[in-house]
Amino acid sequence: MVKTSPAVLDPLQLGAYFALIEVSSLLRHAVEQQLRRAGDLSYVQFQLLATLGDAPRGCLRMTDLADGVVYSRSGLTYQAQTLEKRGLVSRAPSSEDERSIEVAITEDGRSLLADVFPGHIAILNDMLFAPLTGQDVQTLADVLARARDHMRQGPARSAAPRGRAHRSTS
Amino acid sequence: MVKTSPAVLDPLQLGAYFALIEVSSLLRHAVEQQLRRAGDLSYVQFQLLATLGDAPRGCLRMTDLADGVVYSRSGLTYQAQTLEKRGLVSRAPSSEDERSIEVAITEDGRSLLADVFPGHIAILNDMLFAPLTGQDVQTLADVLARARDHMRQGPARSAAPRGRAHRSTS
DNA sequence: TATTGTTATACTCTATAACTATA
DNA sequence: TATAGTTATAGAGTATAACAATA
Repeated sequence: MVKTSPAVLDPLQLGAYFALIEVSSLLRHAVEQQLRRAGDLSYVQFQLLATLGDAPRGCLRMTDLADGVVYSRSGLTYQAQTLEKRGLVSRAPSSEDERSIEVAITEDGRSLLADVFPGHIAILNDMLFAPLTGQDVQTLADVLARARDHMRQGPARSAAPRGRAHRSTS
Repeated sequence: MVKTSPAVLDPLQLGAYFALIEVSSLLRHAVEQQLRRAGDLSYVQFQLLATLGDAPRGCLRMTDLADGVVYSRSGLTYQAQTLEKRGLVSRAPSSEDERSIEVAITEDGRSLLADVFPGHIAILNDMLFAPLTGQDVQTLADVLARARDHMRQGPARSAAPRGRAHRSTS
C-alpha cells in the first residue's frame, strides 16, 4: 500500500512552504521588473533565451525548449514568435525530422542576455544570497535539487482527484 | 561605498537559484491545478482566502490584505470583487477609518478553504516533502525564513538602475 | 495513429492613470 | 496633502480545441 500522507502539515513544514512561496515570489517579482527594464523581457522569455544560451549549439527543438519553462505548446509558440519578431531567436525546420522546428538564439539574443545578466545577478546577490552563508547556499542547493529531481520523476499522484470529492484513494 | 556584488555567481549559487525557481514553479503549477479543480480558485485567490482565514477575526483591511500577496491596489480590488461575487468574502467600510474597507472571510469561504486544504496538503507532501528528511525541512525553513526576512527589510538596492538599459524598445 | 507545431479564440490577470472620498 | 480604494482601459500571457503536416 502506498504511504498515505497525513492530512495536516506540522508547523515546520508549513513554515518551509510559506517561506518558499514568499521568497520565490518576491524574488521573481524583483527579477521580472529588472528584466523588463533592462531588456524588455518577461521572465518566461528570459528563461527561454537562457535555456537556449546554455544549449549545446544554442539550438533546441520546440518541444525540448518547452520542457520545464512553459506548460502548453501554444504558449511556447506565442513566446517563440514574439522572440523571433525581435530577432532574438531564429526558427527553422529540422533537417532530421520535418515535423520539428529548431529554435536557435541569435547574436542579438546573446547580446541581450549579456546586457541583462549583471543586473539579474546583482538582484540575486542582494536579495537572496546576501543574508546566507556559503553553507546555507550549499544546503539550499542540495535540498532543493533533491526536491526537484523527485518532482521531475513521477507525476504527483495527488495531482488528480482530491478536494471537493472526498472519496478515499480509489 | 556600498559593497558591490561580484558580477557572476559561483556554480553553487547558480544551482541553488535554478533549483529554487524550478521547485517553486513546478509546485505552484501543480497546486494551481488542484485549486482550480477542487475549488475553482486561482493561487492568488487562495492566498487571499487563507490569509483572511488566519487573521485574528477573519478580517483585514484591503491594504493589509494586499501585503505580500498582490503587487498593485487595483489587482486586489479586482480579486476582492471576484471573491465577493462568489460570496467567499464580504466587504464593509471600517468604522474607525471611513476610508478603509474591511474584508472578512464568510462561512462559505471557510468551507471552501476546508474543501481545498486536503488536496493542497497532499500535493505538498507528495511533491515537496516526500524526499526530504525532517532535518532538511528544518534547514529549509530556517534558511528561507532568513532570506525572506532580509527581502522584507530593505527594498533591494539593485532593483533600480543596473544592467545597461537597452532602450531600443522600438 | 501518434507526434510536432500552429492558429483561433476566449479568458484571466495585471498595471497605469485618473478619479472619489476621507484624514 | 496624503492615504484608501475604485474604475477604465489596455496589454500580456495562458489554455483549449481544432487544425495541418510529417513519422
